[in-house]
Amino acid sequence: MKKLILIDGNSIAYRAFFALPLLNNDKGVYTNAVYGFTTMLLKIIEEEKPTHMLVAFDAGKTTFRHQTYSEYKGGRQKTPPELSEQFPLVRELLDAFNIARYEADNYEADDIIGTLAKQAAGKDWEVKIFSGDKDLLQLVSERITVALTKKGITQVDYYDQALLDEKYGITAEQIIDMKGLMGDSSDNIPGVPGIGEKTALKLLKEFGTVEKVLSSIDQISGKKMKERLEEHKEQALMSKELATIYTEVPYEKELEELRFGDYDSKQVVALLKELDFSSLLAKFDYDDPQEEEKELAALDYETVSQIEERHLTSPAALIVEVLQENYHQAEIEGIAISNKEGHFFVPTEAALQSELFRKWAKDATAKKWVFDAKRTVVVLGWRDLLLEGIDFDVQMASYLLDPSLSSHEITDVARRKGIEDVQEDELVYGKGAKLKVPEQDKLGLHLARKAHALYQLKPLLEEELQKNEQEKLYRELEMPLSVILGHMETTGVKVDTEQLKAMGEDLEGRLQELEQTIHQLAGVAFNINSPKQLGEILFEKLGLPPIKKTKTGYSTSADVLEKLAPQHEIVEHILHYRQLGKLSSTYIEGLLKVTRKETGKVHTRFNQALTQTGRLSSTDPNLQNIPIRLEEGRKIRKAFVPSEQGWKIVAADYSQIELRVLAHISKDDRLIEAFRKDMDIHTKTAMDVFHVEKEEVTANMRRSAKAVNFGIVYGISDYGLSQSLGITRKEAASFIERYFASYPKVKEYMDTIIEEGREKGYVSTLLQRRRYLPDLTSRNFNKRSFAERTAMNTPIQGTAADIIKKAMIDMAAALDDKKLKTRMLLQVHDELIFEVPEAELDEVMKLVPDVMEQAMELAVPLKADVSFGDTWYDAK
DNA sequence: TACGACACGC
DNA sequence: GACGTACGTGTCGTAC
Repeated sequence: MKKLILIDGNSIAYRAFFALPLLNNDKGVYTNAVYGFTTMLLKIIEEEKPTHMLVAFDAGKTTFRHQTYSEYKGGRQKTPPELSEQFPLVRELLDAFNIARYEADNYEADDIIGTLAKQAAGKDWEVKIFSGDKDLLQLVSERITVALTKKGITQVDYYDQALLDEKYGITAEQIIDMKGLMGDSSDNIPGVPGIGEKTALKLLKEFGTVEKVLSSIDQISGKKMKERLEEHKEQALMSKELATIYTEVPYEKELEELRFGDYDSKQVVALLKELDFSSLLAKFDYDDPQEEEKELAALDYETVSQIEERHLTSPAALIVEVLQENYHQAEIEGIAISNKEGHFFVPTEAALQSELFRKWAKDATAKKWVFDAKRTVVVLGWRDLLLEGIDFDVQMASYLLDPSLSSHEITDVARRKGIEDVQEDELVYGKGAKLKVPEQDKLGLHLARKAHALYQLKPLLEEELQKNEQEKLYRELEMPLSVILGHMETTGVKVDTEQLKAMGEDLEGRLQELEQTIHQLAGVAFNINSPKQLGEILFEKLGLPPIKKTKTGYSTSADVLEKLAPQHEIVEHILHYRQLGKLSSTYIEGLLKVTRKETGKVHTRFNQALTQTGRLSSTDPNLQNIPIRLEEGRKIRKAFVPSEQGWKIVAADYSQIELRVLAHISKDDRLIEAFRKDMDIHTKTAMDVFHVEKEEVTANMRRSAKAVNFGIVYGISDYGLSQSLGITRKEAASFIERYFASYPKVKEYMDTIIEEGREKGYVSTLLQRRRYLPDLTSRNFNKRSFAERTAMNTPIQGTAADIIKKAMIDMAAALDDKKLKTRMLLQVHDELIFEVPEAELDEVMKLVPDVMEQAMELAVPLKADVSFGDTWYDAK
């Protein structure tokens, strides 16, 4: 059956505008009404699956109703300009969806809707009307439902005849009579003064219509009421007329032309992106077949079988295509170069076996522009091809310009710069199990397009970096670091797999015992790893009190279990089972899975363009979260060993780097003094916060002080602090207050940085790394608070990240300078790990902390502790 | 295949 | 006064 959806455009846009905070996109255009409208539209499309659709708008200021009553809609607030400017966007949106829209001089949206609804219902179509205006209820019939917004924008009540009867006890036709009696202040329809909804309904239930009410005035009880009705007879009749929707609006086209569904989703996607509606984009079905078919502009490119000088100019954009996410020892699918001479696709072997190409690659003066320098260097490195002269990395630039962007993929970076003619990798290669390389001309074209995009993007991004004063951060920190990280990854870390296996077997045995004990105590066998089953056992079978709930059921997290431990013996065994299970699956089996058989090494990948703060992350395996806190887990570190006989592992970590950074940025005298004297900072904080002498600081006071310091560094809230200390939120808040009282300039810094962030839209680190925080002006308390904590925290954590990155560059240079064989292996946020030949041990043990401490000059000294051992475990 | 719960590090 | 609270990655179970 055909289903027509009619939307009251003005009404929904108004609703959305007032229901949502005044959002704007990155171009400063207000978008809250369009956003709400779009949300509603997507919901309607998804839930109603309409075959036909139309959105009606009010046209001009005057309509035929003004002839009846010149004061019609008088006294209305002017439409706020922030809303009016959004109407063209709403129209654009509808055009992108190819949804019919209509407005007619002299008529209101209601009249258009009424007209079309009647026509469609007459043809037995199903009709649904969406609006916020109760007037439309008069249209309700067997075929016509009216969806009225109630709360927010997407919550609606669907009025059919039954609901109308239930809510008002009158029929659809009587809605106009009701308006005639009670009026409508929003449309300035007078009605009868003194009669409101209650009285109007009572009268109508008794007499049926306005006319009948008026002709039966003498039967009405109440002197006042009689008088009023008598006096405002005319006005009541006129009001009824005004409220009556006119259903004969001239509409030339056929209903059939309102057909919905034939739209170009590319256009919709483009518009949603332009509006910054990324959350809606996710909901919108991308895999629309029409999208994939879209033809890109043609690109002239050459497939090269023999490399010549003209292909290898400087500068040139270079694509080395690898499909595997993990690029270590990965296949190269093809190579593309774009330069002033043109665009070239070079089959992998044709390039790698070319002497000319190899020479060009290692020529540091031949400038290469790439996408993901580290990936490119490492991939070629595994093929014994040295790549030097990397002059620009588009991915890195995009990341530095705005780390919050969800994608720094070449296609997305290009699109943001208005370059549309690059295909998504996923469209070319497919994904998951269906991933495959297309025939050569398709591949060649795709890679040539990417290279071409790179070539165009470089100057655009470079200019932006300069504008942001991030050129130095980019050229002197991140770019040199990416090459160093590439070397570290390629070097890899040796793993003692025998040791791991032995630990694994031991763990397996103990896990089995624990499992038995737990099943016995539960009285039934179940999967301990399943939070669902575990919850049922603990909270239903054993009757323990559920402390916390999750979306899906009872929470069984460690902090909950710890509280339950005294009540039942089983709980401690479960905690122990979890602990060992984690070690076994993640750290033993997980690590063994990614250890290369031939070399016994793991090659992690550091993601240098991901975190919002400037830290690195590590994957496959993640070597930044190897256990240390509990002895049991810490033993895993015994499996990380030097890759050569007689070498040692050296580990050096910064002591309190974030708090030192805080002392530097805030210039707080007490904090600076504490670090200059190299005091135990948590004890010092306890002394200051609790106003006691050093000797009087109890273990508990120090623990609290440590948690507060932790909170300052990680930007947690009073709630977070209360959780970590097991105290109330009030107490936590008062702790924080006392901290600020002790370190007034820290407080000052916190206030200033929020203010600065609000004004500029972003906060920065010492080396000009940026983080944009639009939510600092959010009206949503949560969002705003979170943004404020982020504003306070990011410059601290980010500057610490800047410092260790700088230390890594200096360290690599020092090792090179001194011709040392020592290799830098890992970075764990405030820590660097090396493998060192015995003969270099003494020198390196001094060099590493020296270099780390000199990496940057702050108002307080930096301090690094260093240690060595036969394994990572022993380097403590 | 996608997502939530959980747990590890800084 | 409510809101739902550091950032990452990996594993498992469970739903689709």
